[in-house]
Amino acid sequence: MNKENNCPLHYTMNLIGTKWKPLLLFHLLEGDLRSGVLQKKIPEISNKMFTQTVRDLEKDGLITRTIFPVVPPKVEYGLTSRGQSLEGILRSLDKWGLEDCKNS
Amino acid sequence: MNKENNCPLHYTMNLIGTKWKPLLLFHLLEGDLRSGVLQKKIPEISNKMFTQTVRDLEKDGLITRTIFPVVPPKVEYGLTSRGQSLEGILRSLDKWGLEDCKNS
DNA sequence: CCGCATCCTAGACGATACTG
DNA sequence: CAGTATCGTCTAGGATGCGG
Repeated sequence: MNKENNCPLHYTMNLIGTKWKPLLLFHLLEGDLRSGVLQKKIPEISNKMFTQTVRDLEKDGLITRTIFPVVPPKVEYGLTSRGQSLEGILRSLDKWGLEDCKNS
Repeated sequence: MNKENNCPLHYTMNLIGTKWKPLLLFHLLEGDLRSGVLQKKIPEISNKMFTQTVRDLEKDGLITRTIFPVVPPKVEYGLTSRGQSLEGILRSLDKWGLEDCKNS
């Protein structure tokens, strides 16, 4: 478990509970994506936050980052099995948001 | 839907994606709780954040706040139906954290 | 018992400009 | 095309103490 907290729920939130992480992961559920393509799926994200978030996710072992040594540069992102295991949560979050809108 | 964003997932995260909100909601799944009791379920939370978070949740219609006009003061919190509808998500987050710990 | 007010810090987030 | 660097803002969050 983690250091400061012994609650599984909190532990999960510490991993994916930021503004952009769930969104990035969600889009990768459909399959691996080039950096530019992934970023364009979320037009509102700044370049900085994209890179930073993606690096965090890689560090935590939720996504992979593959660099192709070609010109122009090519980088692809994909889910690890650990990242893939979040699918249920991500789809629940998406679905709930959808449902909730209809009722408000 | 919300203003700045047209993504359901993001919409949900905006509602419950803070440090303490999911935790508070999770504990209320078991039933209504007095303020002090609820707060003691999360020893690490500061008094300020407890009040602030609970007010946010009330404002968003996820929990109810009932004041009993007695001395000493008594306040109870409980889930609204909208809050209750988050149960699936909350339990998923908890369950995932539990599973993930075992594998790491 | 419950909550409010205040002061404070860390870091999340954004805009812009620049490199291989 | 992909990522870095820098600078700036804003808010989440914490510590402490007061008041009904």
